[in-house]
Amino acid sequence: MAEAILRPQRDAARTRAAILAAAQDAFSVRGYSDTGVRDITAAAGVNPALVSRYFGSKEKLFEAALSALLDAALITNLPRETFGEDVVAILTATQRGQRNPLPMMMLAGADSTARAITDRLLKGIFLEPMTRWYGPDRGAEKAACFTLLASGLTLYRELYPLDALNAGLSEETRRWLVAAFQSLVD
Amino acid sequence: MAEAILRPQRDAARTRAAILAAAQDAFSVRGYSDTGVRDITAAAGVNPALVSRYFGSKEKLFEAALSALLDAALITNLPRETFGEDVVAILTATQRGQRNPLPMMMLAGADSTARAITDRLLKGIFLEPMTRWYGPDRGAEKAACFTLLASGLTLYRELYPLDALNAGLSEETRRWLVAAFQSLVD
DNA sequence: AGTCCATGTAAACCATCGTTTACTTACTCG
DNA sequence: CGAGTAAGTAAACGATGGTTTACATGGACT
Repeated sequence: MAEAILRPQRDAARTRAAILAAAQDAFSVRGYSDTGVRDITAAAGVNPALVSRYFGSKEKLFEAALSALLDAALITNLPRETFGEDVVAILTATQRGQRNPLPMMMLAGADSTARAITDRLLKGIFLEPMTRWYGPDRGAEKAACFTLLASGLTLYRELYPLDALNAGLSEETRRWLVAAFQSLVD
Repeated sequence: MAEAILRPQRDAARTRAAILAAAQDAFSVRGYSDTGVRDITAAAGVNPALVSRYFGSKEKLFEAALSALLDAALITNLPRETFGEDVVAILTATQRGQRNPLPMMMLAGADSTARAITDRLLKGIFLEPMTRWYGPDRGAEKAACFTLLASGLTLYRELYPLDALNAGLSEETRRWLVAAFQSLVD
């Protein structure tokens, strides 16, 4: 059958990756507590029990899915002169529901266990690198403001989509965003 | 007993109000899907079945709790000259976990039904008044940017508390926030 | 070829949660 | 005082969901 060709016989690594990818998709769109293990495994075409086998639990799967995405989302070494432009370009380039770690973190806000995981990763990714840039005090402030802006923007692009921040993003609004980000590093 | 004095015998209105208040507290702190009906009614000191009786369902209770808080949170008629200062003062004055509608909306993001309710209320409260101020096009943009900022700030004061936005809010950071808000209405 | 372990599956388990039902209790009004 | 109704309660129902258990199967190595 075609299925046997698509996912050849038995391959633990491939199966694990399929579950992880399906989890990233689902968590990014529907959130942590709104997606069941059965949803993920159905999308991956595998058995629900394999989540326990390969990741231990749904929590651990979430942590693995989120941290894998965050590793590819670092933006701390952009040039200062065009920081605002670059960040806005990156954040407005992402399409809805495409394995985006930011909405994934926000969609996890309602579940206390997922929130704890997100909390830890958030501080490790955003806070720590910016602290290295600006020193402990001002770095924490810069990181907080940056995270505030980026999260807010993503929130209303992905979660409660406002047209004014998606298809209807005007040049005036875009410049306001750029200026807000740029004023952080000036 | 003292209990009988605190909540005298049988009073439908008082019981309903106690449930609503407990729901606002719980939803603001732990989110929609993470707080059970039994949690709310236990905090209110009543029977879980009364949620169905007085509000119909958990969803309806959430909607009632959220809209009651939003009614008291309108900030659309602040003077333009001090808009930034006023908004920042309001947003940084709220204490954590004190029946704040903004974190309540964000914590509802993970649940699809609560998100639908929040989505509707959000657009009614923020979008519609700002549209009246600035006209349909620029009003939508202003509202989106305002909501983005306010939500982001609240997010990292309430949900993933960053010290730099709470106790450690420096004058420099505060001025950055004021400028960001003020530049919206200039 | 035959054995053995990793891989995958089916089904049940168990806890949680929103909600409903049947029942009890207190207050009110005639 | 006594019936009737509103208020409140206890317990169970039905569904969902994460996880576990027992079992089947494919592939590698001797």
